[in-house]
Amino acid sequence: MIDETLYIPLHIQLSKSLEEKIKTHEYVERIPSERELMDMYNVSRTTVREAVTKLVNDGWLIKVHGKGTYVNQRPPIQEWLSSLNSFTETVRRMGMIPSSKLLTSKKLVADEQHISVLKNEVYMIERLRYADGKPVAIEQHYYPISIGKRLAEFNLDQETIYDLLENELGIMLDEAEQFITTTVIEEHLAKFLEIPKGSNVLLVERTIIDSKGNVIEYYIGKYRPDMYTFRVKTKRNITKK
Amino acid sequence: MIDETLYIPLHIQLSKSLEEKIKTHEYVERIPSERELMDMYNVSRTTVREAVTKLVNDGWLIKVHGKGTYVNQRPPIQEWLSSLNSFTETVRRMGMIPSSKLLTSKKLVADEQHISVLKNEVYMIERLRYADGKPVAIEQHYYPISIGKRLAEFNLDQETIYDLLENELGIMLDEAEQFITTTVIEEHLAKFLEIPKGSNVLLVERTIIDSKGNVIEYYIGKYRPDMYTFRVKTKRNITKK
DNA sequence: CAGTGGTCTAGACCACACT
DNA sequence: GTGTGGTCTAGACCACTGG
Repeated sequence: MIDETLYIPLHIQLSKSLEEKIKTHEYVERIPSERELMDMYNVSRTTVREAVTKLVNDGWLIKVHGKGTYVNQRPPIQEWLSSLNSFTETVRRMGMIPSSKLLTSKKLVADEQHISVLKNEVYMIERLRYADGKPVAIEQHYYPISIGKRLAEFNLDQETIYDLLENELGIMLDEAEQFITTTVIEEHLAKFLEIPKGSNVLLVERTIIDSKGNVIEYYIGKYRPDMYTFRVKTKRNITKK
Repeated sequence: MIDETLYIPLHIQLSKSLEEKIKTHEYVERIPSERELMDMYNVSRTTVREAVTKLVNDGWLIKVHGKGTYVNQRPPIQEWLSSLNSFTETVRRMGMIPSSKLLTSKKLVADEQHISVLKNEVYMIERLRYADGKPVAIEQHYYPISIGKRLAEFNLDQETIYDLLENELGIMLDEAEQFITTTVIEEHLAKFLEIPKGSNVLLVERTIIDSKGNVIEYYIGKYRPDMYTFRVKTKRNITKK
């Protein structure tokens, strides 16, 4: 059930296992108690609780003191957002022709706070993105050296990075967290986007982790607001509290 | 520092204490290490980690393996986009106190293109929103006359509109589509938000429908980007390829 | 190397829900 | 009372960062 020999943390393996059983309806109403899970997986209670807590935070489970841990009957949204489906797909869906220009591709030291969620050294790929030949966004991807070096071997003017990661490098993206806000564009980037200096852009910041819990990518995208907006479809959450 | 005699769990007390010190800028860049916190508060490492984990999940802190735990420099209010949340809920979740000032409440003719997803005549409610007494957003809600008239009978300085809709008017919100972009704030609104004229704000445009598919609300919100950010967590579906 | 967060164990007692 | 989740301890070892 759980493989000790893998270098994947037990609580992550357990968490994935439970999530799988929820999705396949093996667990429909309730999951086993924490002490039962300890025995089933031969792990400590702390490890069980860590795994369960993750699923509670993600909306899969609901804990009830004194009774048990229940499967949330209103499961969370689990689709990749279109913005993550790659710029390429999004632009194509709008009936426009996407293209790219590689600006930078180099190794550097992660000093900034957010970037340092990755290792000390990172590989940075910077691309200018077009729709129908008009500049729309500047994207910076930061990768662990090992991944970045391999990505750099491909023609990044042409390829979709997420396709490369999954299909060529065999890295399964698992979870991503994104922040959307706005900021003033840096002067040297303004001319690439063909907007006046001092203009505001939409800022997207993203961290992607793989199924082992490792950070795979840190990303910053700056989008021209006159060319790009984010669209989100949401449902009202009935979860009381 | 921590009162053992209270019925409040230690990890909650610790969590609140840290959150307080972040908000008052006692901790600006980094918080003490986990082992330091153990000594400072006379608790076990597990308890420290539980408290810290909560603050990481809530967006206050960022952990970096081998280096330390850092204060997140992003705007203090983070709205989860996975479900439809009200301003009130979002602000409360961040441990701040929400309040409102009603600016406008009147019937008008829907001439603009977007508003006319509603009927010809609409009811508009405009509110200035605060978190801990600081202005954060200006929200305009547009409703069909029948709904708007009834809403206007309540004290909109106090109430949560979505609560009123659901609990008092018996209208169940179901789905919403949101667009997020950025724009320059109008001059007459800048002073309400206490920002320089010409500043940029985050712009949210939203249409809500009920379970029958009727348009219930059209909404425009303008948010101060130094106070508010949008957060999205997306997950790969294991069952699908 | 020392210091940091990451993982994990074994065990204890408390608070709550149900019978 | 029994079983559940909630809280907490003390201690161990690993992995990473940085001097």
